[in-house]
Amino acid sequence: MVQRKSGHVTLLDVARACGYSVSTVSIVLSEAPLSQNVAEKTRTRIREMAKQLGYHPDAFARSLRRRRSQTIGVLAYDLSDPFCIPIVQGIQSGLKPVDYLPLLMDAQTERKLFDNYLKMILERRAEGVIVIASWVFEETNLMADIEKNKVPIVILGRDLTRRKISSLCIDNRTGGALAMRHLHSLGHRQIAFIRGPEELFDSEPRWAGVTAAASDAGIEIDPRMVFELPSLVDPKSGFENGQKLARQMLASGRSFTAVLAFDDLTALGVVRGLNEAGLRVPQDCSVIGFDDVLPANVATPGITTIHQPLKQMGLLAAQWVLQAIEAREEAKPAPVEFQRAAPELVVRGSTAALQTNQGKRKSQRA
Amino acid sequence: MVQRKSGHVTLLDVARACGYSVSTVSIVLSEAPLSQNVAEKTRTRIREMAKQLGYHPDAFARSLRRRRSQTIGVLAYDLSDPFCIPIVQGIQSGLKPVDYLPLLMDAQTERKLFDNYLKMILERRAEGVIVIASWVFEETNLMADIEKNKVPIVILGRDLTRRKISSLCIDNRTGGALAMRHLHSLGHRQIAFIRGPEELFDSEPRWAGVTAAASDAGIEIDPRMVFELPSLVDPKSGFENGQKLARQMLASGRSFTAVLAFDDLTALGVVRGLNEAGLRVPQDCSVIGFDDVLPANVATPGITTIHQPLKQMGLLAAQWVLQAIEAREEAKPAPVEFQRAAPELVVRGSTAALQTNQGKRKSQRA
DNA sequence: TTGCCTTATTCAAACGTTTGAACCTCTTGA
DNA sequence: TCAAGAGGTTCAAACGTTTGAATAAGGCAA
Repeated sequence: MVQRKSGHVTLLDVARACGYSVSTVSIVLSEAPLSQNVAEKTRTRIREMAKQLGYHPDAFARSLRRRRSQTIGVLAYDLSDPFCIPIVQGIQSGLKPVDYLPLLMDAQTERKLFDNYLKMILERRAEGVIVIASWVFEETNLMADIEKNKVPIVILGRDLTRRKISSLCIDNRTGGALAMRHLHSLGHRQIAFIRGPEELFDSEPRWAGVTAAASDAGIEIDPRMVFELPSLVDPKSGFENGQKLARQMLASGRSFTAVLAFDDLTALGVVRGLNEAGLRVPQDCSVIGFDDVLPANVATPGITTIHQPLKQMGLLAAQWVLQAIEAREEAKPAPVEFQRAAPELVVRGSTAALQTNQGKRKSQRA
Repeated sequence: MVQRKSGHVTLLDVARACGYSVSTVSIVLSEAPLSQNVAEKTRTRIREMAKQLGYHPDAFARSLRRRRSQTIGVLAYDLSDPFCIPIVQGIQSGLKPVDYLPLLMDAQTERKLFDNYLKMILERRAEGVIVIASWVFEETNLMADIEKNKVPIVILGRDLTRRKISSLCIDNRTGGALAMRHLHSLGHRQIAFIRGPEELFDSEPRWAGVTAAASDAGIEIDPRMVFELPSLVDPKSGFENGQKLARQMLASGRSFTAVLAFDDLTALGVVRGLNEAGLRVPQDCSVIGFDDVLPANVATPGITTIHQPLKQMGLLAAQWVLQAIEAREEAKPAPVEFQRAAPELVVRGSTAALQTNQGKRKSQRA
């Protein structure tokens, strides 16, 4: 075999090897319309030679010439958060049928990395961008560049419609209310709460849902039983903070029969914290989470939680972005989409009906 | 602003906008050595105009010309397995300092997707490939193409040195032995085992470690207490199978005081299965896992497990691949690397010393 | 004046594709 | 015999960069 300067086999190599021109080979291998006119014999000859040499078309050259990258940038705030994974899967499933490649990037909750990757997405000429935002997502001038270059974008986990950006997030209000109503229906009246961190988009509406449902049910929330997560840095810190806050709850000496946590990892932390103090979930205290991520499902008892249809949300985001690309193709204006996905209560083992002696026992221990 | 046919701003646009040639603009913006010769005034002028127009160099054109993609393909067998995430993070941290972009792909345990992505990695001219293999990884002719095109490759999770491919995996034998010895040191003698599925590379050496340590300790393994996972399709099935097998163990009527599970998710499934039958972990039965993934850490009790240094392994894989690229650059042969990473016992709450009445109580219940 | 060195900029070719247009060589119908 | 058409293949330009070589304008020594 000829020693190539670049390690890769090119069209020219194949052409020389079987005595045709580059054009013919290209036409055959890319299955262009013109390839009907190419003699059957030639076609098979070229194909065989290509396979034998291990030829693979150069995506760079092809994209450059075709002016299409067949790529969607997918920027996740933190892949180590189990929350992101089903979304990514959903996106993948939306992209596969149309043969778009997701360019998956993990910002690891670092603002600088986030910017960096956004730049790369632009440089790699992604035809669209999906951002899994949740936290760590402020306006950057990169975002302006994305718009300047007319790259369709969809934000997952935040409402940015006021910026005219298609967005998709969970209906936090309803979700919060669902969680609250579930505890209420089990008979719980003395409930401790852990709110999300202030800078997180989800925190406020979710809390609003909780308080609304509480007042509907005639429960008054003791502000001394409302705790707030400090700003999170990574998924595991949610667990640790839940654990710490559970200790604080117990140390406060006030009695409670249930804990409504901001998300699943916090809930898992609470369970741990309660257990360390000898309290069992759900017998001594019920705990409810939010998100329905894998660890909540495989822990024992399973964490009762508010399910987010993450896969479907990812799929929808992918469809929106594809649809926006198509619109741009036809020089039509792409609509700004928005949807609040419907949350669902998933009852598992971490919540149970209030026992008559439960409140007392708790205050004794504390 | 001019209406561009392609949505993207090019060097030519910038050049026209500030009255210089494409070359000058390129030299300035790419900070080529020649840019020292360019007048200070010109440079700032060009830079400002570029920023104002939102110019970003076209990675395709650049890579085509430079004959470098600055890209490493990272092919994971299944991103939804929490096992993969730390590895990916490690890879990322190894690639960031040298400004290589990881092209992250998720095969979702589908053989066809795997092949497809491998092809794409080739087409995108990744300068190297890292495969997170574990299961679902058979020789494909794509692999041959990768070698034909001289793309350096590193396999994580399998030993492929006989194929002359750099590989990196955990020392399963030692890990299995560690787990066994831990249970033994706690006084457990009646142990149930769950082996990994046959087609998984890790299964056999891990089991070998277990049996070796058992015979060293003078424990005889009751073959009727040895169960085997069916072939897994996704991480959650590990949990479900663990749960099922725990039921089988109990149904068998034989007594056991501890379960050594193949991995963490299986262990979590066992815990659930035992709990359903009214058995508490660790008081009535100890359970140990393997891998140390997130769910094992945040469950309560935390799962005692064998930690794999996944981050470091990812980092090392990245370094190997970079080093192989460098070697190829200098036309030197790249060495075939191999390493078995050292596992570590992490003791958490799911294992405890044998209680005197424990074995009896178990058999009473069953 | 010539020759040479700096400084500042541009030319033009190349990277590997794709594709509209052009080119051959037959065959066919008039 | 010629024109027209069909079948099979190739030309050459273009995509947006980078970069070695060339150019131009000035300064300066001989």
